[in-house]
Amino acid sequence: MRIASWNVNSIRARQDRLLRWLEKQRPDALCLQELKVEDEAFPFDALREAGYHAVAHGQRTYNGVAILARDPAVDIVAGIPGFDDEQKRVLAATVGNVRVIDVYVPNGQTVGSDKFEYKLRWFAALREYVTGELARHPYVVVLGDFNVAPEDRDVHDPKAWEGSVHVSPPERAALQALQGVGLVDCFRLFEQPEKTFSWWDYRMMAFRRNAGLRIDLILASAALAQKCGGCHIDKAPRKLERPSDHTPVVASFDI
DNA sequence: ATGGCTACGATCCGTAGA
Repeated sequence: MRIASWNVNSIRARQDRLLRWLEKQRPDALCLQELKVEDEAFPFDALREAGYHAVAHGQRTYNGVAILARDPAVDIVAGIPGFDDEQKRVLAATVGNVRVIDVYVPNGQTVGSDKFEYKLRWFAALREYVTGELARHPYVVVLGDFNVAPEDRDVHDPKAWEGSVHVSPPERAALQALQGVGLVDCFRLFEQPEKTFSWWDYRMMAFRRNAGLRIDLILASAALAQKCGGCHIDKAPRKLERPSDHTPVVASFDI
């Protein structure tokens, strides 16, 4: 089973790119973030024609997440149960025998801002939620745009980024705490090329300079991580016209 | 130089992303 994540930065702006990528890669499941569209305008029909059932949890202008799967996903839960949040950032569903939790972690804007505090509160709520899900399901994957680069090797210029949002100690501690409940970063189970990133700023020719961050992650429960046969970042879509600033991450599991 | 792109919803600029 192959499971992927992609922050598409508007599904309306990226619909053709998305359909082409699905046609070429044919993952069993794909988690999307930053749909920026209400569910009424989500392209369910076009995706169905492409062979994917979709579950969406969308919102106008900002946020929005969806899970696409070749076989219909079941037991759908939107948001973090018990955590009051107007922003649509989390969607869970079971695909085959895997509990899939699609997340779009808050950006945080600047260290110490209200949005930063919200990001940390949000991480704590996600950790509680995931703890419960791990107790219920042996195969759990938490994947999406985490808006945190786990280590300095996930940052093109750690000196320039030191202390900034996405790399600051409190954010990395929050991500560590989440992983501490029993999640493994699939990407780091394997040898990877140096300076592999998943996001590049649109400005300053950042992609051409490979001035990026690895902030899109696929985190698997211990039992699922044992079945992971590979994980890679697919840079191809970032090279095309009018790309998302993020590019897909794909993991394969021998299940 | 805190800029630089991109998408969106509201216009012809402001907000947000990362």
